[in-house]
Amino acid sequence: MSSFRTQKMAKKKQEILRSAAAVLVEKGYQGTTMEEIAAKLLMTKGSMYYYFKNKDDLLYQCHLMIMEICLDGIEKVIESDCNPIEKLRSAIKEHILLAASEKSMFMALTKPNHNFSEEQLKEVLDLRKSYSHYFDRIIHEGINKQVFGEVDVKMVRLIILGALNWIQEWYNQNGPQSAEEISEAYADYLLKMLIKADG
Amino acid sequence: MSSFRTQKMAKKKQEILRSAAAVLVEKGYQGTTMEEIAAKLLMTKGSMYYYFKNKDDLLYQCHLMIMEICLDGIEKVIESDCNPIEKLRSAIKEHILLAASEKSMFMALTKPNHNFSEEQLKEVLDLRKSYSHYFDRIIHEGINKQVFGEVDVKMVRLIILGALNWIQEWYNQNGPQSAEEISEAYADYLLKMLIKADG
DNA sequence: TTATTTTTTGAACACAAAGTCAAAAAATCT
DNA sequence: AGATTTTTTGACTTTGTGTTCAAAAAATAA
Repeated sequence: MSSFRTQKMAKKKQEILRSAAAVLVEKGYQGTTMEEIAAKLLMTKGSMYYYFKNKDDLLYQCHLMIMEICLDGIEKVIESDCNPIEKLRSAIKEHILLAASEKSMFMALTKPNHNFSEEQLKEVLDLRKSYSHYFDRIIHEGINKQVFGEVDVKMVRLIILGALNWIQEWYNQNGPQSAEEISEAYADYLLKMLIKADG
Repeated sequence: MSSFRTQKMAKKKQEILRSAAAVLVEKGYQGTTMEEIAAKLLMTKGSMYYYFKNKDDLLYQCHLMIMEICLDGIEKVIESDCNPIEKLRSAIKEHILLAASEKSMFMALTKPNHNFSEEQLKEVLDLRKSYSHYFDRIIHEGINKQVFGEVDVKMVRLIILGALNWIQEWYNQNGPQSAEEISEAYADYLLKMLIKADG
């Protein structure tokens, strides 16, 4: 068992990532200092380097963590045996709810950082691509089953994910609408772009 | 006449702003150095401070410039005497085309910077609010004239602007689709959310 | 308890980038 | 041309922050 020690370390890493992501989202990569991240966890800057090689590494791991959570969510949706309408509705709601509850660490880490190595960048971009593909799959399924019109899948997906991702720019926990309400409305309206308009 | 001198200075300021915005969009506020901005214009860092008080001021002026361009665009649309469908279509297309051609300086300056003073922040936010309101006006008009369904104006506007603003995240001059094509498609699909579905 | 390993600390270093400024250069005016 | 004003320069200062590291503290094992 490689474990008690290792597990404890992993847990601490997670803790750091969560907290770091919150600050990173808020202030951006360059605007966030290692000291700030450390302070929030009542640590000192120095000890961050015990867990992460450097600041870039920290950001990279944040991306991985976030994408993992997103992918888990949509995979569950894909595997369900709802019809495409319900699937897309669920995917949209899931995405919004995640973005709200974990606003801390959501995609707001928009453009992957320039300092990433080739492989790191590729990894993050690949994860995002996977996520997009799941949406495409749902849309395709809907077209094949003739519940959606013959839309341009890529365009529609870009519109949907764009609308969803932009929520982080304005969503506020204490705002007038709950994430639940927002997600309902978004799903309703966005689906209108797709659903075949016949009687 | 306050003029020849002043005018020349103003022109230079514009030149700097345009160039600066390009770099700022590319690398983000914290990621861009004054030296970099200066170098691109074959100037030196020092002389930047002859035109702008400091880096924050530069960013602030960029925001003002961008919003002015956007507002000019949509005001023209509003004043035209097209029907709401055409107006909304135009507004969407205008926004996308602007974002593409002036990708350099578009909204990508997402969240106004933290270092802004109260007044500066308020100013930028107010300009954005004006821009949003114009969209709301078009949507309202469409509802009143019964060409649009009875949608939640704010939600729909958030969806539309979100989808539009997100384009900067992936749009590429050399990509497969031209800005023109993208804007047509976006307008078509987004309008489907609104147009009354009856025969 | 003592020895060993893991984790934290805080000071020190390095370096990049914002901002300053006096003097030089360029432009404009008389 | 010479005088005056505007603009540019580049070296300098200052500050902030990523990173390192040896030593201290804490945790674990014997």
